[in-house]
Amino acid sequence: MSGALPRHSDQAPRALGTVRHFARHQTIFAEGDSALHVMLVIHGMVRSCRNFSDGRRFIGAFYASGDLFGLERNEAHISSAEAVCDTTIVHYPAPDWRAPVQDDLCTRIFNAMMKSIEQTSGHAQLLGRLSALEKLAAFLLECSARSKIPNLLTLDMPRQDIADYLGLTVETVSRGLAQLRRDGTIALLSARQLRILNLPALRGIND
Amino acid sequence: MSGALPRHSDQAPRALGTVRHFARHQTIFAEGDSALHVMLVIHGMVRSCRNFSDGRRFIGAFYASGDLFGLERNEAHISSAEAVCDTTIVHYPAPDWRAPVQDDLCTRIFNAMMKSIEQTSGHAQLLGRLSALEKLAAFLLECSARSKIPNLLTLDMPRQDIADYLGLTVETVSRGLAQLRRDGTIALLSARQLRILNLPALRGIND
DNA sequence: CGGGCTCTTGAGAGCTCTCAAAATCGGTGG
DNA sequence: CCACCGATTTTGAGAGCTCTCAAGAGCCCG
Repeated sequence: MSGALPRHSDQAPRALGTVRHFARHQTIFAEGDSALHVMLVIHGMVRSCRNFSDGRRFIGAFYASGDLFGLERNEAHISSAEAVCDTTIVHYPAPDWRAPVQDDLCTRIFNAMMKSIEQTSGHAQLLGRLSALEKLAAFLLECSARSKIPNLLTLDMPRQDIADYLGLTVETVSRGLAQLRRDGTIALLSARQLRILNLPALRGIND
Repeated sequence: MSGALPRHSDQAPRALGTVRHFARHQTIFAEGDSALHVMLVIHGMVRSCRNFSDGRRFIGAFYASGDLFGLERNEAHISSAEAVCDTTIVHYPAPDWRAPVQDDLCTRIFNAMMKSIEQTSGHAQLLGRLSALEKLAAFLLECSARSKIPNLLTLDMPRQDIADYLGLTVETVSRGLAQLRRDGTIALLSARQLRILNLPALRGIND
């Protein structure tokens, strides 16, 4: 771990970092930018957001004075950060996640937590911005990624669980699967087993 | 940090932990249970969920073979975990977050990440299970918690940002605020400033 | 005073939910 | 092996909520 954070950020948050100002609407970092810094809001407000190709936008969080943001597991930022109003932040060099000792306990748990943040954040985007059919497609692709046989899925959970995971009702889940079947995108071997017939089409549902 | 995780969990994940079996539908831990262990799924599937008083349920994640779960910032689990089907897990003693050195870099970042997980997870629940008015009420309470003057809110962001944060449209946000105003729950001093007139009522919208 | 942006309000369409019932599946006992 | 039972899943019809489209009102700034 090569980076450093101040030891007493409440008392002297600016001591070891660089102070920066951003005007209203200014971009602090964009999706894909390398994640070299961890940032602390001193004054103002920051929004963390993702823009989709179809014009939809998703805001994952607002950060106000005292909030830390910009931590990433990988080298690139997964979402952009923009100043909502005139904002002052301090940024510190980001810790290096590819730590010297690969099996270090710290690193191991860090990775589990980072993965959890990414997954939860992705789940929130799904819940906030997708239609029922889009949610279902995303869910099937998620299952597919876990499955050993790529195009053959076994759903361990009942429809009610899928519904509660996607923020839908059982009936809507069922209707969605029926529609995908009618479209020839999937084939239902049984209620809990299905085959993906047209992977590009399934992917295409969410662009 | 008093806990330990195996150094080579892929090769011998059971070495330093305790193996446990759970039958279908069995509860692994419930909301509020003390978070004493970190768990790794060996075989089967686990769902992490919250049950609401009105019968609604929210599933935050499914964990399959190889997934780690049960990490918590505080002493109590924030959601319950249940076996979707017959499942085998290994559990390890949880790291002690109230680490010996309070200002340890590791601990400092852990806390920021844990907070982020909790917030994102709460956001996902909001997006997945609440109606427009409930989302808006939750958002105002969130802002209120940040505000210095408890009942007087200044919204730094435009309606579009609120909409993109809550998974709604600008119009629905506007209509929601209008409804709260009609109900006498809030008063709009200007578009960006409002006063909470009836805090219990605002809280009551989400039980 | 004018122009652009933000916010509000209205009307209608569309999507998802609710309620209800039929169909299918899985397990159990005869 | 078959019949039965409960749980799960599917399907249908209608209601309700949120979105879309459109227009008007309010506000800031030049």
